[in-house]
Amino acid sequence: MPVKSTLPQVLKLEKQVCFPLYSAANAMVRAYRPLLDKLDLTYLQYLVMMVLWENDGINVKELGHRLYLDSGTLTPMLKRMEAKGYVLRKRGEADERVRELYLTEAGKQLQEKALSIPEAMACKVAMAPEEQKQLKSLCETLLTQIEEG
Amino acid sequence: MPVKSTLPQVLKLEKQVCFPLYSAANAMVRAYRPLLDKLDLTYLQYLVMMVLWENDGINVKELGHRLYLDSGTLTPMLKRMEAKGYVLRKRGEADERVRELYLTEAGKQLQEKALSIPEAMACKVAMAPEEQKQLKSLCETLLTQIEEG
DNA sequence: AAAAATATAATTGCACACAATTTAATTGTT
DNA sequence: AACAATTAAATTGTGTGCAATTATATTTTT
Repeated sequence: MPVKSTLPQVLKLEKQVCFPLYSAANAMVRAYRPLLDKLDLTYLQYLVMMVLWENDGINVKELGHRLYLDSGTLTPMLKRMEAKGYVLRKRGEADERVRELYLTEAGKQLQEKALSIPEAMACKVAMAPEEQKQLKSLCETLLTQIEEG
Repeated sequence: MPVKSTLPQVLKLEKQVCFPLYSAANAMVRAYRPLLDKLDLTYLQYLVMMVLWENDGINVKELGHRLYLDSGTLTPMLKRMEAKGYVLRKRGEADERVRELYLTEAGKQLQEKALSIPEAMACKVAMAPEEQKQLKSLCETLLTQIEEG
């Protein structure tokens, strides 16, 4: 009796973890956009600002290490942030290879405006705090495993 | 006594759910790359193939609906897939606006080679099946909430 | 000290994502 | 039938991500 060839389960979208991860990450960045537009920041730039607010003067290598990104992504983006007047890109005095990143006054002042962002996002994501913690933890586990393995 | 101004907790990277989600998704796509290179596919194209293996002849709108992507992303990518010889892009006969997507023989045959991909990824991600289910479920919840809210 | 090795960014080239707009076809409305 | 409204893709323009390469500075080795 003829058998309709079926797609193996492992190749079905709805069976995979990766697809929801990918879609949720896209949706998350999309949701940030209208909020961050008011600060003239992209989501990536918002991440950079958060790092700099805590570690002003950090260099590109350290920044890349924290964000899991390389200079191919960071350099052009940092130039755009410099053009916006949020960041200064200085050469290291001791070592001319390194590029140090400093907040401008405008960059520092942006922090206050940014305070509204997390709560505005919280409104869009009505997930229970417990679930948020789980999601965070599982993503961190996955990230670690991929980075190491 | 002078107080060192501290970054509010909500603006700290390590407090946020979104950053691990974003980083894990990036890392996941990165991990797929060397595997998918052998099939001459990107991760997005791999997603499209999975949809088509199950639903040959689907149109761009339906595809976009399944993948949460729009024609701005899909159209150029589908042209690349057509150029590779995996997909045919036909106009709908009844409605000339819609673009229907058909697998070529090469596209259909790629399925067999793709069978090794999920298990190769499984080796990179040594997460317990239980955790994978949780992660999947939480991402789906988040996605739904963002899409609706 | 000169040469080789290493380290840090920058550059190049390609493929997404996505908002906004445009084009073309279809449907509905007078 | 003519016109307006709607729909489906395509197009345009910007900003990532990232592999691979290059440029430059520093460190190590000879």
